Amino acid sequence: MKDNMKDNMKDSTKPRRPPNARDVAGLAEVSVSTVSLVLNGKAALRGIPEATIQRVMEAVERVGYRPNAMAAGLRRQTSDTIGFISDLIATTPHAGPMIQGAQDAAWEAEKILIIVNTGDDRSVQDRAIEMMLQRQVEGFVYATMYHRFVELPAVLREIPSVLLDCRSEDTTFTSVTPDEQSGAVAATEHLLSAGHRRIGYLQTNARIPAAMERLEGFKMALQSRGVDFDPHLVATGIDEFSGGFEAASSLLDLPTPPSALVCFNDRMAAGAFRAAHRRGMVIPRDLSVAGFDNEELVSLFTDPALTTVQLPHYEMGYWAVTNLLGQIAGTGAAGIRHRIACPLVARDSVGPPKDDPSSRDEN
Amino acid sequence: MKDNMKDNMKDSTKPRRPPNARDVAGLAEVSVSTVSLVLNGKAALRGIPEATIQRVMEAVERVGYRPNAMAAGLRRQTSDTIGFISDLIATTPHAGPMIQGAQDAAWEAEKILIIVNTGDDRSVQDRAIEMMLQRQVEGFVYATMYHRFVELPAVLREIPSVLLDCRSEDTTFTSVTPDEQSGAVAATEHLLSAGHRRIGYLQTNARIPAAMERLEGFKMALQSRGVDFDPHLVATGIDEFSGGFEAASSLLDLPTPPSALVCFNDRMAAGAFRAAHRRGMVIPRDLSVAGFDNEELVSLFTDPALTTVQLPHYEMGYWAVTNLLGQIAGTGAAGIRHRIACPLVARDSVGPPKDDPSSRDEN
DNA sequence: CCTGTTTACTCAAACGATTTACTATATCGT
DNA sequence: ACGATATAGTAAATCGTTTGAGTAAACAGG
Repeated sequence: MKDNMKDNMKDSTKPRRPPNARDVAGLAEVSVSTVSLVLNGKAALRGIPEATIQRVMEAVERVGYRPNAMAAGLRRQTSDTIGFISDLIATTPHAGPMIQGAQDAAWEAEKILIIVNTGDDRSVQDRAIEMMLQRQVEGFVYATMYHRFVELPAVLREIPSVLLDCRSEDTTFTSVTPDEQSGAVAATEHLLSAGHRRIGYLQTNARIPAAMERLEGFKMALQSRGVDFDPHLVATGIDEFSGGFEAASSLLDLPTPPSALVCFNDRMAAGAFRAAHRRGMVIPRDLSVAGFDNEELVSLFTDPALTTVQLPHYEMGYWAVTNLLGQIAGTGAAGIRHRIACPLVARDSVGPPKDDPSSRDEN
Repeated sequence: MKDNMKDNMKDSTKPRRPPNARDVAGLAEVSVSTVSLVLNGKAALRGIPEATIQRVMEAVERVGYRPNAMAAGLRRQTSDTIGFISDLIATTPHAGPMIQGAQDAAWEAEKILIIVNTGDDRSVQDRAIEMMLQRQVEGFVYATMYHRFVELPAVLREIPSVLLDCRSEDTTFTSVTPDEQSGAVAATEHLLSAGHRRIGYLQTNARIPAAMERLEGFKMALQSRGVDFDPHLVATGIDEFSGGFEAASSLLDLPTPPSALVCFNDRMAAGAFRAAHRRGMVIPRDLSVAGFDNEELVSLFTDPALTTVQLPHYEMGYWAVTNLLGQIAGTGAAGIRHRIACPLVARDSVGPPKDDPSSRDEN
């Protein structure tokens, strides 16, 4: 009676603490140790009979028990958490899949991601890293929205880290980036195979690895087919629609204009479309165009749809976390530089050159 | 000597445990209690002199101490973490700013976000929520990439939750959505002010709140200016470029076509551009067009640039977390339905009607 | 009956903080 | 000189798990 009253008092007064392992143990009439053992699948190893396991499971169900991950983590000295630092990915349209890839890889390993977008602000970044370390993240993914070189905060050296879509001078970091060069090779070869020999290149004026490597791929592809690279066919502008428009205009106004263009990115390619249209040219009849990035909207709005090269964002995100988990588990190596292929997405902006001298030779 | 040896052994054998409060206390020659007091700014209240505070801080610096958030959280029974469940936001281009807004609000309150993209998979969602609850999240933001009705898992009722860009039949949940209706009113009034009286509407065939509310706003704006709503001027299609193209085509082929179009979204508006161009019409001379969503790339590629209505993604994300934090702190109310205004972004796709009868009256 | 092994658990010490209650010394008013 | 008050701390309990070491009971073998 007295007990009963006390219980009732307790029930109504308590701020309703969520059930813990002790509650489960009480109900199942075992010790908390046993509960823990059962819940962690170590019951078999310790010779705990099926009947007891059942009792525990029922009790778990009955009280609605949910293990407290902080307590477990504290004891186990793990957090099952990885930190994802990015400059601006969440706000950048086509980089979102990186997060998805990272998340999927983490998910499969029962880890979760804590993501902070620093907006490229150093102090935010440093505080974010500090917060994550306090939360005992097991590793970092350091991601940028486009392939570039970064200066890394020194703390990243303390725990496993991988660079996603960026690189550092410090080669002890693992990094994963698009294989820009082979992507550009693919695009260029696609044009070469269509019969083009006089191919222009629309280059960005940004001094980033992507710029160098794509141009390099362009040159390599030409060379492998025995076509001379002509520097006059490279026009430079900002890597947006307007830059593409201007750069393409300058090439199309040449005495002998190119019959095809490889563009640093889709936006520039879209600018090239406009430049061609303004001159009464029809794509791909009068000009073939290949882009880079495979931005959904660009290919939706270019008419005909733009042939382009896809950046492997999802795959990079996935690879980054997979490698990171390897490092954390001690089974994977750090310091490797991984490149992921950029597949060509062939659509309708590429055709044979209008006056195709090679078609007589090669067809 | 023996001690020394043992210490050395320890030093070289130990897997290098990160420094904890005890280490700091030892160096500063105080108790761990004091260290905690100092680090939590409670030193003043407890009359701990400046000199001791200094000693502790120096020791913290010296050993590179970083408080373990899991241990603190366990003791304090808080995680300073909020869960962010979304269907597909990370992969949807224009919804990214929601995450940024949510993050910024969380950041200001020293909370961190754990984000999971469920890809609209129920089982992933349920597991994600379970994981988050185990990690003691203090509340949930449940977000969708476009404004729609959702069926919520029952567990969300257990702890504070807010719906971001979606709504539930259960009105005990706080929700924040775009004020679609007033956005459509703004766009329509913009056209009316330019002199248009015969305005078409390109509607999506998706049965979502955004569809109803935008159309409703369109009607309201007409009515408030005394213009009769003509159902024949509403054409329906899928909410993509192609749907816009087709729907606009059908309206433009009417015996007396509209002089302006309000479109469910920017993609349909872009389709309308193409339909107009195909008919030799020039925008905005022959047709004015207003969109909805303000997708960056669309406005970049439409020529002239598209006048549209912006969705307040960032603001919604920010508001959602702010309200959630209020609920968590017990100071904020739940169950409120908040709408955020959608500002008009006037660009160049709207002009006066070609043959403007009202310009004689009103100008 | 005694010893050794297996079975089926339990005990209690961690993990690393926070916080309440307590103590020891110094200072002050009377 | 005495009790009261302020000063400057500390000890120990606690949060909810995990886990290595331990143990009681049952059983087998001799």
